Amino acid sequence: MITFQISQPNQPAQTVEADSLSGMDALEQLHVKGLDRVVAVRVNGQAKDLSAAIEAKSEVEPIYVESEEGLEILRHSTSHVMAMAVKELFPGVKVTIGPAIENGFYYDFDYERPFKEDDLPVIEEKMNEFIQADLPFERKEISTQDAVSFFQSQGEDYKVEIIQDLDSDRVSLYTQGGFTDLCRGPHLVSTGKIKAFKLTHVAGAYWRGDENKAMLSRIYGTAFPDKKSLKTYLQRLEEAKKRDHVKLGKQLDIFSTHEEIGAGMIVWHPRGGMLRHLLEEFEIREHLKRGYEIVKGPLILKTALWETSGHFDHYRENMYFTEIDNQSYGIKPMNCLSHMLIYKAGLKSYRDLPKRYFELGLVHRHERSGVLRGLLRVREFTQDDAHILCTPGQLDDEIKGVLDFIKDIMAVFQFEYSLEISTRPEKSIGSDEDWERATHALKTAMDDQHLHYRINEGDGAFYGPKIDVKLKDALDREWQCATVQCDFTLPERFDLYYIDKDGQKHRPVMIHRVILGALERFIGILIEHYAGAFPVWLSPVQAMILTVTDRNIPFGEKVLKTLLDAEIRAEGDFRNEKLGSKVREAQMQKVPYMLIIGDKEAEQGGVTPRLRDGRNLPFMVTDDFVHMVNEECKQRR
RNA sequence: GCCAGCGUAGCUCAGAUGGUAGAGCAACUGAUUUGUAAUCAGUGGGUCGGGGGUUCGAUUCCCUUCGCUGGCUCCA
Repeated sequence: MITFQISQPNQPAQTVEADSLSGMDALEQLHVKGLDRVVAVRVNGQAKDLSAAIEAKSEVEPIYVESEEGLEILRHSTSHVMAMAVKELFPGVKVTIGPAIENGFYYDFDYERPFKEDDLPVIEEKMNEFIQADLPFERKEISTQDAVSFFQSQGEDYKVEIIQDLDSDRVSLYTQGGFTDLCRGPHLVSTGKIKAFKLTHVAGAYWRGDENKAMLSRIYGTAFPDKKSLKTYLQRLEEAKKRDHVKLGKQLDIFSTHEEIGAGMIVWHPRGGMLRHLLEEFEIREHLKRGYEIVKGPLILKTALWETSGHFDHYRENMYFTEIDNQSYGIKPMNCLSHMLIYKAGLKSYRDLPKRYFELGLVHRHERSGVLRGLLRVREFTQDDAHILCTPGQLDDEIKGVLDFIKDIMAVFQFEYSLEISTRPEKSIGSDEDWERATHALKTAMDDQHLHYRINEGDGAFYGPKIDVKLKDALDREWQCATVQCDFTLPERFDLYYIDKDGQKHRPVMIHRVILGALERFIGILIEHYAGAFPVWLSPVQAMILTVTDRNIPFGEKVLKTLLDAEIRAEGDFRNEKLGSKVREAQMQKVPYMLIIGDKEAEQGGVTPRLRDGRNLPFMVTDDFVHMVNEECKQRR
């Protein structure tokens, strides 16, 4: 008999006499509520199986299935059940890894053929059998050696490889029914605890993400505490798909792509052209306010210059080249080169710095065909790019200035964003000290502003580390938009200098940065963010004038002229159609204001605006409407 | 690039175990003069993504090519 001292966090301990106590026993003894929703237990800070024996002095805490951690356990267990089903249905399949991920789980398999969507229902059915059988998940710890020979005997080469890469003497195995998997756990008590799951899609995935290694077949799925929340999730996914910018881009006549033109190249229709124009105009103003100067460089530059910069050695596979008069030229994938030459064009004094060169620069990058998608990843795009050349002493302030700039702009669009620092990649140039200095400068700037950020090892640009700002699309996938990159190398390679107070030449530091990033990508995210219903200041068409009958056309035209003269983006729908039909079309085009013009409005010399949400504003004279829209634009609403 | 799925009228989608295709909306024409998410009627419209092969015959089967979508280290 052992005397157990068990407690919940911040609660008095309770004494229990028993031979042994599992996590579940402890929770029961402590009268924890909702035990049927508990999937695991945190014992002295560590997540454990409910069946795990606890120590004599333990602080226990239930992990509920609906918590983030609980869902992870549920989904991870479901992935094991899926692996079990797949092994049973497809003899000879080898299992690899199957973690829980955000919103679900996956499991990667190596099989003689890739899995297809058609296989999913069959696998689901088999999984249901195992769930119905309510098989317990049993944990066993064995030596690494034994685990290796066990998985070798099973022909599970990938598991063997995983174990051999672990530097630990013992590993844990989980068995449910006849299926044993290497796993850290914890897991559900039994398969019967899985109440709602769905296999969603299949995909290819390289073993360990390395394209030189085997192509595996991945099955994605998700699981929820109950059928209702699974359904809600799937419905939300469907809703999100309606916001897809490719779909809305077509519906709202914003852009198109063409097989005849080529992959990753965007054609902007009038509405999209206006959207770009509005963003560009906005950006130019914001940059001028902050002391940037507008510059412009050519699209193609001699290959020799790309050799100087290091792009030819480190970025060549992403570049397009052409030949003119027997000379090789590279189409620019970045805008920095001409900015370097602009700097060099005149002698610079420390009094001139910082120089902030801004360019809405068109670049071309050869992205691999498989990664292209809508506006979010393309081969030709315009960056709101700038290069800041400053003294080393000005670096911190300049980085802070850029971070503030980003904050201000994101606030205009009401975007939430996450930050990442990417460090030195394998293929890179520059000295260790410079990389260290640059990384330190970026981190310090973020720390000073108390910004949270993740670290993305080895994902920096070849010339320097960077801060990446990521925005989410409708399906919660993250895309890099703004970025701030520190660069000590290019100023060196181009032999940039300024004359300091001491009369000597000194090397400036360079910051590469974009705020929106690529206009294409940003607009893609914007469309999804607003579900196509842009705020008034960004709407390609701000007001649609709808006449009730042909009698009202002359006045409608007068209103249209007034609005156009006042620089409001207005269009008239004077067709011989019923009002309801015109309203419907304007509504589907998500025009912020529909101006209804019937006999009443014509007589009184004004308009009755209808909003996108279906509400009507009271009748107002045209000038008041103009004033209202101008105010909204000024406030960027 | 690799794996899977997809590509039929301007758009959204049907369809045939191989016998050259349909609907709704849009467009056009006419009627209607209309008050807040679709007025009615009629007409035209497609080398079924491109190329090649099998076949008496292919949009349907096979190969190839182009394009689109999802995914390709959230690590037992």
